[in-house]
Amino acid sequence: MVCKHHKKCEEAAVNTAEALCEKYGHRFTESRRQVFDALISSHKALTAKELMRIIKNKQPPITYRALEFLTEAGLVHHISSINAYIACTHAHKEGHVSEFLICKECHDIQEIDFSDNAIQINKSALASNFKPIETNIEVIGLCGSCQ
Amino acid sequence: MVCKHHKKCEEAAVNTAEALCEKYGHRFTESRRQVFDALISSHKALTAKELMRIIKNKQPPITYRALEFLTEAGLVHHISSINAYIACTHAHKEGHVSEFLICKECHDIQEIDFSDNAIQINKSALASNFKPIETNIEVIGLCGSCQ
DNA sequence: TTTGCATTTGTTACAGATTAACAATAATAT
DNA sequence: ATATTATTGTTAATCTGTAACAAATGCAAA
Repeated sequence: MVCKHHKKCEEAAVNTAEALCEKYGHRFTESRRQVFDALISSHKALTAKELMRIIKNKQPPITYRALEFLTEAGLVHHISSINAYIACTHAHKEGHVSEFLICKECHDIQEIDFSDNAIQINKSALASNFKPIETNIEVIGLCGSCQ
Repeated sequence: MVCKHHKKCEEAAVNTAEALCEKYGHRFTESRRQVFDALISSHKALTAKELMRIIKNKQPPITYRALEFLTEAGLVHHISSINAYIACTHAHKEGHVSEFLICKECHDIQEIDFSDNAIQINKSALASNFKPIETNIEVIGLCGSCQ
């Protein structure tokens, strides 16, 4: 879990990311690091546009490539309901399922580990002879402060 | 439940849609019907672009307006992971939660009623002091035929 | 019936989001 | 060194969605 406002946690996340990349023979390059840093330190979901403004970049393809890379590596999640990206705040484990609580008002996002409950979802899927690869649970609503 | 390849089921769905519209003082107009028909009879999720090609329309605003209308009426779901639209194959009831199984290969989509199991999701949300309004469950994977 | 109001459509043009394509560069292994 | 793969830089295209406003339609009250 990345703690808010704690530089050390951000560094730890970056280290994890680096290790993960190396393991699969990929590089945690400058542009990828920039995007990841921006997401980690913002503590919220950012659109591609916001990201480009933060990292002062420039041409869309670079940002989208980095996002694709980070997403596939499981370091970043794409919140499709609001078309934004957020750094994964859980150690990435196989078959990990997250539930995202997206506040309609302030756009703050909480990520909850739903892995233990995901059985229900997969069971429904398997009953339909469907093999799940990635599961997205996105709940739109109101956070504590905005109710 | 709309049965595949059965004209009667399609008609029934249209009737339901008409009734629902009338109930709220809205009109099931030609362009709305065209979009709904296209979705109902395709038996899969279509992007706005595909829809426009099918209904030979023309100007985007008309299609997007119809989609917005149908979505708000609960007759159509927006599958945000793949940015496509699909006719709802369950009678729309209050607090209804659907689980979508989206095949990575053929883009075929199954809609499963998840309402009874949604409690877990809401419980997690409420434990975080979050008030859920709308829940999207989208599972990407491989359907029976594509495995 | 006709006047007024709300809803829906038609149309043009624009803005925003994402990707294709390809050349150039950098890292790695043989 | 050289072949190979991964990554970047760059331009431009395509895809997606909306703003704005005029015209038409349906409906209800006077």
